[in-house]
Amino acid sequence: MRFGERVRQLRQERDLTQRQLSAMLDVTFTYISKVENGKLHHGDYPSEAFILNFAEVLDCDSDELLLLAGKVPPQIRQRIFERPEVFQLVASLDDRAMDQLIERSSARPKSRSAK
Amino acid sequence: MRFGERVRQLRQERDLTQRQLSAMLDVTFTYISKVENGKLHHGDYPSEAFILNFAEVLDCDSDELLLLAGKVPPQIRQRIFERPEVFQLVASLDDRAMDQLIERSSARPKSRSAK
DNA sequence: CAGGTTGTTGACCATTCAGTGCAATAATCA
DNA sequence: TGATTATTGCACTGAATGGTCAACAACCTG
Repeated sequence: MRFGERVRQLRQERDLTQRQLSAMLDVTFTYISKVENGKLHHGDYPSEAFILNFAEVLDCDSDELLLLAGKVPPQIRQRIFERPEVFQLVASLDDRAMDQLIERSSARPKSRSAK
Repeated sequence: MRFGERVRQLRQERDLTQRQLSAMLDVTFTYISKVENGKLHHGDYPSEAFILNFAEVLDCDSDELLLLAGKVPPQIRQRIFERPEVFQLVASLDDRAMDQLIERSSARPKSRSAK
């Protein structure tokens, strides 16, 4: 699924026209159209600020949209700079090892509730 | 250690003047000076392209420099988009859990040699 | 202390980015 | 049919990015 398609989907699920949505986001409706159709000549995706605002206004998952737009979600980003070695390690894992990681953790209690 | 400090260190270890280095990197020496002193008025750090080139020319670790410059290293970046769930999970771990992750993997054989 | 080498700084400049504004056209629907 | 909605191209703008340039300062070294 492309970013623009997803945006359109989310908008239509809420029964909004591009014009209505554009008003909520404080951009022009032509811009929305271009976003949905991936026709932003220079760049390919709107800014992170736009996406975060969109997700908030439409109450949907910002990470999903950021990822579709080739942007690293802020929480991940932040943690990378706090513990780079961990992410370098994880990035070096092959898919199989990643699967195991997911596996193990879904069996176990969640972290990050405690400090 | 700040980015600029590290750049200066690496340069001096190689007994290069700012002018010599700037010639190798094809930028002006004044720019090198600003980088080392963290005086790049608007932005704070040079571009990713600059850093990658710097690391190659001076044969040093590009990831270290990218991280110091607040930029996500490309390998990590790429893998995030291939397996976002994994990185979302890892980012949600607390430091203790991250330590364990490192622990476990240093005990075990490395992945990512195989496909 | 002259003069070369090296480093620092403020002002400036070109390009890209993120979106606007508008006009013309197309599709949809009632 | 006509009204609403969406698409697209093109020119434009303001802000941020990624540097350069000219001038000056500080540091050797003879």
